[in-house]
Amino acid sequence: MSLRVYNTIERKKVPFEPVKPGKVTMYVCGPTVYDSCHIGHARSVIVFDVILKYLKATGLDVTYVRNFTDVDDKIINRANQLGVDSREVAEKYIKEFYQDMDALNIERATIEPKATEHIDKIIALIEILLEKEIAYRIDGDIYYSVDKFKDYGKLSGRKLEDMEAGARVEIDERKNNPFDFALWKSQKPGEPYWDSPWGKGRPGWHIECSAMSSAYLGETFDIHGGGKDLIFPHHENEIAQSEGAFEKPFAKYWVHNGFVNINHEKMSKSLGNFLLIKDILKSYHPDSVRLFLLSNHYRSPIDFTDKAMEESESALDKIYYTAKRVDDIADIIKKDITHYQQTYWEKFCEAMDDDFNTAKGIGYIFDAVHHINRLLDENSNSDEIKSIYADIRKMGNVIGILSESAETYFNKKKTKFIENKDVDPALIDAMVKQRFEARKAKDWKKADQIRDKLSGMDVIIEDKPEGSIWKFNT
RNA sequence: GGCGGCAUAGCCAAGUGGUAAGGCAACGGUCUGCAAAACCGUUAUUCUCCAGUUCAAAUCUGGAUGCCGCCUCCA
Repeated sequence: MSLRVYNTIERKKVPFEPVKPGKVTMYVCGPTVYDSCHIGHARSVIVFDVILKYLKATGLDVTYVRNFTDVDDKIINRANQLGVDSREVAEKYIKEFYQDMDALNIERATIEPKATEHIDKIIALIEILLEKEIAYRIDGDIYYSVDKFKDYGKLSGRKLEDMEAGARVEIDERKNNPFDFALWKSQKPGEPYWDSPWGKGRPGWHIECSAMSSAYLGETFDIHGGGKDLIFPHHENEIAQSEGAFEKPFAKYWVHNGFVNINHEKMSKSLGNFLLIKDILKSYHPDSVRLFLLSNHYRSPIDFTDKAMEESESALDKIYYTAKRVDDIADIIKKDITHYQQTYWEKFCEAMDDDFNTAKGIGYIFDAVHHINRLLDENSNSDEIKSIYADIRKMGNVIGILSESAETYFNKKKTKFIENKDVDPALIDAMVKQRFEARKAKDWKKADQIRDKLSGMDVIIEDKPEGSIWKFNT
């Protein structure tokens, strides 16, 4: 088993060999906390959550750092709009981030540092860059001089000359090069500030990640991740800062996830089509959000539509149904596995080893589900069922589905439907019971009448030897 | 202007040289009083088009067409 990862900086899949065998250090750019999280944030966080879970499942010891950018123009603007302190804004949205991400079954990172709590580290790093004359000072501002870093552009594959032709950059006459970026910004009235050797001010956007990654993971670490949009300028600038200061390779593997479109359109502020996680979770189960987002390769774009989400819900039902079938057979649940085969798990790992091919991996979950259903239908060897079921749970854990018991899952679904449609479950139960009696008396006409009535209420009946169960047609 | 990506069934989608995973939907069959669920089977002789390399191409090369992203804050 050997993991291969697409490395943005090499533009190809390469064998994954961590700096220290058996240990993985991973830094992922977290949110700027000035607004609620949308489905795009969810994709990024889920993708790296699955990478984390998979690496851990294969026995690697992962140190995972995901930061919060809690000081930034956007936060300050928001605070000014609302007439509150920028710290309040940051705190509010950090809290929301956790609510959304906990709901999505996202594991906490090992370390979740905030920029404002690492100002000393940031200042120390800027001082190194000043000392090396890679950075320069204009009054209270410090800029990074991109001309001093010969590899500038190596991640995003662009050359400074080419970009100048594009000329979509605001010209600041004070800068040596239009692409020079701020490491430290002097305080403007009403802005939060920290004391520094250059006066009161605050850090630029990129410097915090260089400072915090080196503080927690060292000057060289394994995986650096984030959304594709961060490749330029954010990650390019991080490389310039860290490699400029430490003269050591920065991140070994650059992993970037693709975007989420909404109904074939780019999600953007101007279109006003941002879908918030908390709103999506009102309509869809967190597991189906994960299943949906992971059913495409993480580097490809994915199109969020209600139709696609409904299909994911159906697909998820299928998995939970099978889980329920197994859970309902006490003989199987109690029994120990005598021959654990891990066939599906091994296939799943093969898929995941190929640049985290979750879509392919999910295919094996369905293969396993299918296999179990067949065995259950045939009433055959419970040991094999249990073995495959163990694989399903293992694969599900990595994907982050089957987060609750099948019973809870279906009960929750019912509850949600009852709330939305305002129906009386006691009435349904009574009707189902009535119908069951009618069937016992072989009064098929009455039984069918009741079923038709229930069907009109979007209730579907499943007759089992021990009684009838019902569910909503969602 | 510069850089990059994508095009696979009705829809979503995996597949980067060896003869098209999986999901959703649909249609037959088994089961069932009838259903539902599950199972069995069917649904792309073919992967946008053209040319080339090869014993062999959805996969590699060249070209055409179409769609999209980044270069400005964005996951």
